[in-house]
Amino acid sequence: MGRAPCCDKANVKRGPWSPDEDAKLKSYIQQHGTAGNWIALPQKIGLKRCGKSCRLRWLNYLRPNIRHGGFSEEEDNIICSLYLSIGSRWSVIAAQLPGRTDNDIKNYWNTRLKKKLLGKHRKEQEARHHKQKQKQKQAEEAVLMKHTTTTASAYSDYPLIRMNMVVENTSQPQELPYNYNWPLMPVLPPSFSNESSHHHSFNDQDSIRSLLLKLGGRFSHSHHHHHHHVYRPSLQDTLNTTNNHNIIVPPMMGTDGQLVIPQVQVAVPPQQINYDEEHKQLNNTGASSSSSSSAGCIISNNNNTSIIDDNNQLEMGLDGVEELLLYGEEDMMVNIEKMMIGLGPAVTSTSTCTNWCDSTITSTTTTTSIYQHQQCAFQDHHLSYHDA
DNA sequence: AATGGGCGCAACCGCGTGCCT
DNA sequence: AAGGCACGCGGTTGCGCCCAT
Repeated sequence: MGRAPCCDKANVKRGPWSPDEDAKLKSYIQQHGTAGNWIALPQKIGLKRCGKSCRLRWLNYLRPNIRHGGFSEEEDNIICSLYLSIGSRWSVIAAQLPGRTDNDIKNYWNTRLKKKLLGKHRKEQEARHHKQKQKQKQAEEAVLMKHTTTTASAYSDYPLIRMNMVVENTSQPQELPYNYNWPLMPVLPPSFSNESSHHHSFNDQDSIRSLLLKLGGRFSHSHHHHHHHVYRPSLQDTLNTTNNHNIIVPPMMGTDGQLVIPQVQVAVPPQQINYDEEHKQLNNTGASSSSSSSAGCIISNNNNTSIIDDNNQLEMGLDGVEELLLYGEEDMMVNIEKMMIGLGPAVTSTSTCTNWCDSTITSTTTTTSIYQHQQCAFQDHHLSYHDA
């Protein structure tokens, strides 16, 4: 059975508020307050509105000192930082921006800031791609030279997988000679999270968060307020997991009323966190402490990203891999053609992937997905950012 | 000038939570 | 302790404006 409606929907007005309704509501609340009962309020005033609607109208538009639009760069940075830190908890974020409402911030984020961020990063990405292409070209030339005298077995010190490929735009599997020199790909370690199976798609929010992580949670690099940040997965991430290893670093209010994120560089003894306690902390601080889930953490600065596991045993650079993290699947096209240079016919294939973890052995039709898609669920790990 | 698609934003919906009885 | 109710919140919807064609 569903929940009983909060009001008689047939007899309440919906849609945009008229100036008259605004005036009535504003006048009444300024004189009498809400008396802690929004549901009864519209009847007292003679408004044919749902109490929730009145509340929303007051909170978002009629109450004093509300500002709309004209978000400053600093506000952008705060929103970005907090979004990365605590996720889409707009009310908490709004609490740090005087005069802003959660609804406004949410709309601003969804319609502008997110796009602004992606557009900005895409430009940087293109420049980086250009650079990388040049590097790659040089490397390919070197490999080509080497390949004439070296067989695949010479690379046996590395974990390798063999790829099957098909000729692009053909409908029949391509039979290639048994002794064909298949290109070889290094295999990255398997996913660092035992929960990676829960994250089958690399969604937009993940991508945005990864991007923010890279940018240090800031939209603008001209932000000078915080020099050391610790970013945590969202509370939701935390609640979705049972294997919690904590970083508890609640942002605090500074003497000037600004949000201050404590300087903590590394964590973390494993310990459980109690949700109720966390929730209390959140309410007290106006932001969230949090814990991470699973097996490792990402240490990142502007130039480098590393993963460290719980025992600090594994440490690996992510240079070059970060791209896969920063974009949705559509941007993760790995053009195998590059690796086929010098290896016979014009064999190409493309695949989306976030982890070089497995290979399919059979060639099928047209372009084949060569690698099983398995993403590294980095968002489930400690996300620690050190602003160098 | 007409039109259609995209975008921004105000408002709604429904769920989780806490309080009260 | 349990159920009902209201509040608060995040996600979603839908309308109106703007701009390109």
